[in-house]
Amino acid sequence: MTRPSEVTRERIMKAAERLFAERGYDGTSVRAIVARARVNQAAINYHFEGKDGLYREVLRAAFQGLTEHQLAHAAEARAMSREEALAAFIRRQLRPLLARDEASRHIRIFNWESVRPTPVFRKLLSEEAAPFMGLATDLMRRFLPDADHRTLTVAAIWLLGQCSVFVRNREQLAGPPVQLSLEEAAVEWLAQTISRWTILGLGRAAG
Amino acid sequence: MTRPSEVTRERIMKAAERLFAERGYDGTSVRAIVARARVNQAAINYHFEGKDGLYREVLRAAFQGLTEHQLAHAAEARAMSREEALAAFIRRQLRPLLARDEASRHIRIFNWESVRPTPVFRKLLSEEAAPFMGLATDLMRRFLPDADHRTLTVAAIWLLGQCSVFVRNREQLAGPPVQLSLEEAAVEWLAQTISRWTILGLGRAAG
DNA sequence: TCCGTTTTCAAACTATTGTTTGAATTGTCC
DNA sequence: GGACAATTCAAACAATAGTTTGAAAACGGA
Repeated sequence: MTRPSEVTRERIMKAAERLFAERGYDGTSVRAIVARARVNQAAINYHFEGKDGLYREVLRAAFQGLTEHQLAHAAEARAMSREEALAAFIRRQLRPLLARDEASRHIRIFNWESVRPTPVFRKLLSEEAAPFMGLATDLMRRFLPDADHRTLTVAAIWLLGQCSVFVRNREQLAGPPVQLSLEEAAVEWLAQTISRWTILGLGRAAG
Repeated sequence: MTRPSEVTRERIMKAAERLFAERGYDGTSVRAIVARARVNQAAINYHFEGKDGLYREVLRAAFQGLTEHQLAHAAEARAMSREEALAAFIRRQLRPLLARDEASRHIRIFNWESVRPTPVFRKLLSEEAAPFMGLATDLMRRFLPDADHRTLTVAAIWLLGQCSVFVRNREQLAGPPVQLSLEEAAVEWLAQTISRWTILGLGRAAG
């Protein structure tokens, strides 16, 4: 593995991640990618054996980055009260509302996949979703200590849904008729509101 | 307007609705539509002035059907207790988990749009979303009588998010590792669980 | 039945897609 | 520096996309 080839490979990955996040797999052409990465057409086939291969790599990187991003906070979450930990989790999930950083793009890529999962994604999910879901269910267990496995799983999905609806529909919610503000203070208020409702909701639920 | 032309027009609409719901706008070719509708290639351009025009019609019909589907229950909802009304609303939102009927397809079409809204959809949404969102906010007002407009709007979106995450990810949730059952009893249990958590969550929230 | 309109049809057209090609260039190691 | 592999490049390829075309068929009112 030589150095210069790694450069173009990285440029392709970077450009592809942004475009896949913005327009999805079908909406992104290899010509758009190579134009953005400023590399040659054939580079994608040379380095990734085609668009599919490139997408698989982007997906893997996104999944890895996202789980690491959450696992990094798993330790400190255990030191918090369950309410603080939940609020922190929700705040992290709402992050794409504010930032257009890497983690936000990763979440957006998975949003695309949630509508019509590609085979690549399905495989990846069944293999690597466990640790991420485990974080959410662990969190739920602190509120529902007596709940069975099914209830905990549903609670974890329920929690994710409360956040993802805002992330997913960001563009629409920002415009009329909702006009949801996406400034830092407003998002913080949103995170706290969702946290409060969620905590209350789980408060006395027997499961 | 003669009769036979209406027939092919309706066949195209029906086939297009199913395919758009299943594969989205980009994933559906006009050739696939005409094959399913068993009409000629040029029929779409003749009757709808192109794929865009057809999609706009499908979208309008879907939106209209969906709001009517909810508005039809608005009257009886007012006769229920707020808890019953909420449970009924949630049960209705979870309907696509069980049925593959028309309403389910309409919801799926909007799921596609929520990732990358087409201009057609944006326009339609800003014009006709008000009554549907009004239903949800009215429901929330019964739990949060003192809340301001912003809080009510957020609460309505929050409510929708709790349901849509299950509908949207139906396929994935049905498989491993979650293995969520999609039988009638299981979905009913799911609806009741979500209802309970939501009611508790809003229970003492000051807004 | 006849005429004018509406509707259907097979075929071709243009644009864009992902991929392949083979030569030219660059880099690496002896 | 020279030989070999790795990489880049412009161009072309095959497949598919949405749309257009012009003739044929079906229809409806006289």
